[in-house]
Amino acid sequence: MSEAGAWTDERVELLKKLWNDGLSASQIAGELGNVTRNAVIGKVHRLGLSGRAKNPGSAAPRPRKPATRPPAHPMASPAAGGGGMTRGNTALAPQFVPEIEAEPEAEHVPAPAEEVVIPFSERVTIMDLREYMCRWPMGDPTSPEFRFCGGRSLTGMPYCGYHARIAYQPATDRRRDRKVRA
DNA sequence: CCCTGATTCGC
DNA sequence: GCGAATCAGG
Repeated sequence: MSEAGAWTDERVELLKKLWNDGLSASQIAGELGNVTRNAVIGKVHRLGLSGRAKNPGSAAPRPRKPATRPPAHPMASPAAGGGGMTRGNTALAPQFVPEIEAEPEAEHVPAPAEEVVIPFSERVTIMDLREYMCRWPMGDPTSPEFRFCGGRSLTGMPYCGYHARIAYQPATDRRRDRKVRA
């Protein structure tokens, strides 16, 4: 079977299309799935269609950037408080990217052993609220102690992953049959 | 605070 | 060739 993560013609084609469409590397990576934005960018560069936001006019001053790359990474830093997701400029591995043309098919995962802990400590007021912060109304809006979740809201989502799921409660579970694409 | 692309190096 | 790691900017 085709190895996930292998750049096949289809994937490269989609990559070029999305890139030409103006999609972001992370978006393309998420759409492709099993690939990080670095991989997408790397392939984009390799293909030679990079340099979209480049200025050919001026001689690109490329001073050798001594990218210090320590051979060994101690990586002794535990999960930094906040979010456990490694989303950012670092390597993100979206193993599952449900590209549903609607609400995410969130099943009723009981998760008995899974403790869904929300960083309530991150509760913030409208003053500390940021665009990338989860806006989840807590308490009464008439109360002076009215605060927001303040969690890390996903891109294009006003709520964090946890609250987003709640806000996006599937009206009807459409997990009927499994359509098998020919 | 987060996300963007660009670059370099190890595998 | 691919991907991760890193840099620099927005």
